[in-house]
Amino acid sequence: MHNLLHNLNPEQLAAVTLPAQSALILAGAGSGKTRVLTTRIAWLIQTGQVSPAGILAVTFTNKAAKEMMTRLSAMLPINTRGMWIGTFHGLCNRLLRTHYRDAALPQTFQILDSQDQLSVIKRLLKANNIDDEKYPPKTVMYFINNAKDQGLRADKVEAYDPIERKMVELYQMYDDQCQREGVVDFAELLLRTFELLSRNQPLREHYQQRFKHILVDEFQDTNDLQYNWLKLMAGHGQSNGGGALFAVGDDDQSIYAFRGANVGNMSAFEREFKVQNLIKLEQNYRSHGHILDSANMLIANNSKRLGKNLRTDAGHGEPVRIYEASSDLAEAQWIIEESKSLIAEGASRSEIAVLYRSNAQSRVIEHALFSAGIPYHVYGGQRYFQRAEVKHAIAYLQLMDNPHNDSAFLRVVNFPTRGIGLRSVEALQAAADQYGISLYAAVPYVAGKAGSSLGNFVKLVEGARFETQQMPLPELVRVVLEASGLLTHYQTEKEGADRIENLEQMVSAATQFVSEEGFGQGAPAHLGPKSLAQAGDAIVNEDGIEIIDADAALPTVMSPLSAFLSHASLEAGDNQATVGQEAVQMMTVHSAKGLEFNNVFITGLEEGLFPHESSSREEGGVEEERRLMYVAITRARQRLYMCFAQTRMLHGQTRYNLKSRFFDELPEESLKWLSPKVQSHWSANSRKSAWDETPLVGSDNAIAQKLVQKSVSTGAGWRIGESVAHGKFGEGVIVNLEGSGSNARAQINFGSHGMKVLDLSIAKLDRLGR
DNA sequence: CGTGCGTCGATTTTT
DNA sequence: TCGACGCACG
Repeated sequence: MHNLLHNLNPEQLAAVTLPAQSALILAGAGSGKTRVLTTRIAWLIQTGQVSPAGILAVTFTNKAAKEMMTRLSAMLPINTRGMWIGTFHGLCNRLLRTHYRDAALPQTFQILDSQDQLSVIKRLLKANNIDDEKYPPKTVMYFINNAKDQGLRADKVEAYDPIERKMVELYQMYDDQCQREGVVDFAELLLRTFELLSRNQPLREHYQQRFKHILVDEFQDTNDLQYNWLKLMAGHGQSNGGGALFAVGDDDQSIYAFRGANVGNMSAFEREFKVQNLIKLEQNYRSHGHILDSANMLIANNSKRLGKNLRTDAGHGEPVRIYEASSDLAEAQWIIEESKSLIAEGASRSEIAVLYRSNAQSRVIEHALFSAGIPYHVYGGQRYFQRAEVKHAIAYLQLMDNPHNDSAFLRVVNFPTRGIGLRSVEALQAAADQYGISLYAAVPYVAGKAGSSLGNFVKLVEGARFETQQMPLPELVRVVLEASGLLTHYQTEKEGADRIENLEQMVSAATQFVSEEGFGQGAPAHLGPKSLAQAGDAIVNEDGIEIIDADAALPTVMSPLSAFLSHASLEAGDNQATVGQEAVQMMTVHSAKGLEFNNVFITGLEEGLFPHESSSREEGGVEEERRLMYVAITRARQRLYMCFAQTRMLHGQTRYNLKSRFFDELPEESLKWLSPKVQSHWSANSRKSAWDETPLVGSDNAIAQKLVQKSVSTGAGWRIGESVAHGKFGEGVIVNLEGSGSNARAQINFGSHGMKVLDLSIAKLDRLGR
């Protein structure tokens, strides 16, 4: 046990060894948060305070859950089975599978990913002749998910206008449709579990008593439903008490409000649980001083913080280097030059990260890296299980497991083509609507030639199911790839080689899944009829209560095939296996959260881009952007670079941006402004002294001076891209010039004051710089 | 039934 | 600018 607590600092130690009460751990970036979480679990078990089965640890991503598992296995000699460590969605899936009957779901319910969900909605709109201009599928989807994330069913959503009323109606229709098909979307997994436990007292109490300790990672990212889910699990407000909720999070790293996360949950938790144990982890083990000072000073500009300041024992380190480029191309070129010298100094390419606010920015940088022959890896590409060919194969498997999944049916009914055209499908849809049944079930009601081709398709699926009944999962997958005609189809396609490779990878994915998830290598992928009949819900009623806990029941209620399909929906897999290569890492700031690198570039630091222009329209938007910047800065261990460009091509138009306001919020003494290679637009603020400290390199300086003087002496010669100052609107950049003489007008971007068109003969403008 | 062209839109993302 | 998607044609 001493080993366990050996290298913890006093705050970490205090957090790890807290009593079994609700606790809030404010864990700054790089403060050893995961270590605290895992060590606490290990400590609780090792000191005999709880058995592994009494632990419930919740994360947002599979990656985080896996990481916790791995670290725990290394710490504890005992088996980690019995502990429930997983994502909200994964844990809900487990509960719903076990208690499917109580949850009013079919045993083989399937999980829709966002793509599937959107297609269900599109289908729904079409089937009901709803104008998708007035009700765009994406908007409807957002409306539905938003309601579910707040824990609201259609009958509880308040509608204030006809559009909203229709949305609510669509929400209800959507839920009905999903119920008919036996499918649930991501939000539904949570809401359904929440409702199940709310309404079923014995079941609820069973799990409340079981989970003595509930630990949550990234608590600042919880939405309302997730928080209520946790409250329910922890038995909040119940006299017989439930588990102790140990919440770990960082309000300064809350960057997911746009998807429903509510930082307010942190203070709500503190208040509602009467949290006595609030511990701040402020010792940072990641970054050098200048980097940390920058992060601290920047984030201090936010109001409504719980309050936290990172400190380090490491020295100041290198200053933060800042570069102003003339264009997005020049910015990319500079990144390449700096990367090259880092690599020359011995830096590993995978320890260089290029971060950007939005994906569109990656193009130019990728291009430059490519031209320079530097290997790179872009995060956030398409995931394995999202690829079209893989989704097709999955759809066949889904139909074998639950033929009423209409999305799966439509995806492959005519793929590869087998003469089932639009008219056949329309006829089928009509029959299905008429009887209120699934497409699959409606096949017998379609007559004629269409009916017979459809009949053959059904036979194909039934045949595959029958044939594979006794097979282990990987073998089943192989048979389905063949029987579906997918392999043959891609063999004839000229660019099908990659796709075939992806399809064949599915067999190994199945093999790996079967061995990792303990479904037994030899077990048939389907359950025999007997085990299906026996498999059951927890038997729960008021008096003779017998609970079948999920641990015991799961293998009997879920076949390897069902489990594999859940896995495919819940874990979309990595994007491309280029991991082995030593490559520069490129990603959005959002996806960099949780990662760290020796060298980090934060790019495109311009008003409108970062902070993003749409953030100024949202309440608290700029503060969220600032937190995003905080996340970006705190990714760096040793060297941090920031850059921005005077001109940038965006959506086919050249934009002239002011440099980001965030530069004004950084400590000057930690920064090193690098010499501009071209005429500067003299950064529209009081950064002059910093320029002076870093004298311009001889010749560049002279050229820059001349250029500026020239533009001044031209008098009327205002220039697009030039920075100006206005008495009322402050600093801005000239974006466009029109007219001439006394009619001359300039369109000027004044950043937070917006875009203005000013008459140059009237407006009083000063050139900035000199 | 597959291809080709025109329109439209365009932060951020996990499950 | 560029890509995804929907519709018209061969």
